[in-house]
Amino acid sequence: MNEIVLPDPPWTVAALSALAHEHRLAAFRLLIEAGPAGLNAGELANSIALAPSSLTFHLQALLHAGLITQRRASRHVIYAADFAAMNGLIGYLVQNCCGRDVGCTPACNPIPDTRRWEQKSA
Amino acid sequence: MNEIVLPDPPWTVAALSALAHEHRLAAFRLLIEAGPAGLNAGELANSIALAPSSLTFHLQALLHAGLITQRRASRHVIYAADFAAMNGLIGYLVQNCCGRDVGCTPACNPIPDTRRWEQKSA
DNA sequence: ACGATTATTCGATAAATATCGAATAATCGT
DNA sequence: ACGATTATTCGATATTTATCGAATAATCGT
Repeated sequence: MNEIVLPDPPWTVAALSALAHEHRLAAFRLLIEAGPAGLNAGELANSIALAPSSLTFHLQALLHAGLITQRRASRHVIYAADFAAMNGLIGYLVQNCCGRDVGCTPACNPIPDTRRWEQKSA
Repeated sequence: MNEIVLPDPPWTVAALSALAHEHRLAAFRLLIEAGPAGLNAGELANSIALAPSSLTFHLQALLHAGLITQRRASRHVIYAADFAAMNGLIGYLVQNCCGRDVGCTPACNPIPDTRRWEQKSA
């Protein structure tokens, strides 16, 4: 079983900042919903009703925090949620910002009923 | 058993913003560590090495988000973490930003081995 | 009541964030 | 190779955030 490596505070601040905005939180939720397949920039801009250049700005923040990934597919650039990273953020919050009697540690996973969350080992 | 009422996105953004800063995250972690007894403004300003007026500024953000409470004790103003609120934030993240296969829902609690977290019913 | 202690409010200022349109880059179809 | 599609970068600008010292408020001891 893999050790769970908790992120450091600077990363945590970056990750929290990345989610701490109406449009970015909306984008991230859409990507979570979309699962590993992800969504392209156009679909996101359309769903959130934001100028393409503004959306790019926000996606950079999520990318920089490592909460989403980016890949190219022909003319499209596809973004997808990084479930392991979100796992790490929640793990940090639970262990550092939630008191000591927590009861359990949740694990994010895109696929129902399949337990295969990898944790990056340092 | 009380229903767990999830916070709405605007509150979530406020709460994430409140935590998304080096000094505020540090302050909040100190308050979590301190438990219900809390810490006064001076102790916090001292620990974080921040001008009193700057600290107040940050505590307002945490207060506004409902993540901490404020009470007066003689000359001191004592701040304490609101565990139920943090519970709500983590609950929101787990349920909305973490995929569907989560496995469990953590519950924040200041006192080890005592299960008495109240949830505000709407 | 008065000086000392503790904390907040108030200005002023510097820095970071968010927004958009126009220009540029990358890729596709044909 | 060329026009069309998709997305990012670049400027410009408005707003918000963060910081601190000085002034104000609240409370304590005596």
